Amino acid sequence: MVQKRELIKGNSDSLLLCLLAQQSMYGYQIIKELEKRSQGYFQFKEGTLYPALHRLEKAGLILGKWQLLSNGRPRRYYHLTAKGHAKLSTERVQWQDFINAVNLILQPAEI
Amino acid sequence: MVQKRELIKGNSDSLLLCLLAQQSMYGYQIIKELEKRSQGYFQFKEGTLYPALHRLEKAGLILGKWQLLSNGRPRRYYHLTAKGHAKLSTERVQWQDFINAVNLILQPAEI
DNA sequence: TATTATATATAGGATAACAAAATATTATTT
DNA sequence: AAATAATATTTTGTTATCCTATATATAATA
Repeated sequence: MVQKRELIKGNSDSLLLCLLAQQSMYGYQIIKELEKRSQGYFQFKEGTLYPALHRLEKAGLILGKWQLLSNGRPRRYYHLTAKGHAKLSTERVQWQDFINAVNLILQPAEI
Repeated sequence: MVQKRELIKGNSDSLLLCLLAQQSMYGYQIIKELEKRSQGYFQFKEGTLYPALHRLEKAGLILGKWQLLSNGRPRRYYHLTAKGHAKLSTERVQWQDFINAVNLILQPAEI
């Protein structure tokens, strides 16, 4: 699978919202889940993920809550807000529209 | 059609290479063609297109040649180089891989 | 005459991705 | 016991690229 980093730009927020819509997760878990579910394609860096989470939280799309593990170690679990759910619906449509538009260029319809 | 500007990031070069692979074009024509072929979705701004063309030319992927119209007005026509053709092939594969990876997240397989 | 369409170029600002390092705890290996 | 790897979050600095806006200039149209 050939990777191209630039393609992720503008899509990472949608991916995060989608993951958190299915299940509350913490940062490190998100990185591992994205890698696993995409069969190794997505390998989010810390410098990408954590600022993105803070951005989404600031925008009110997700909400993070510290939770203490039994060993005393803290984790920050994020879950989607109602606003986040609404945003995700919009982004799914936008993603499909975008793919359609790109495909019109990359694979022009032949007669 | 709902637009989301960030999605274009990292994809504009592929679109340009693809267009020029089919036909040599000049900047203004490219803007109009992208809009037409994508049914209005892509509306490249000058500040996006011309720097992109210069970037691609500097990278040896396209080559521009000034042509004087009968009215004395100059236009810069770009065509794809051999290196550009090779790059386009790679980018087509990368684009498909990327879509597949995103879809694995956005539309997880149900049993 | 004024506006719109055609045609290219570039400066400046914003966003977001990456690399890398800092910090700290737990688990595993040597 | 010591070293390393894995877990977990944060932040700083760099880079790329997309947009806004402006500048310039000619041709066509109202």
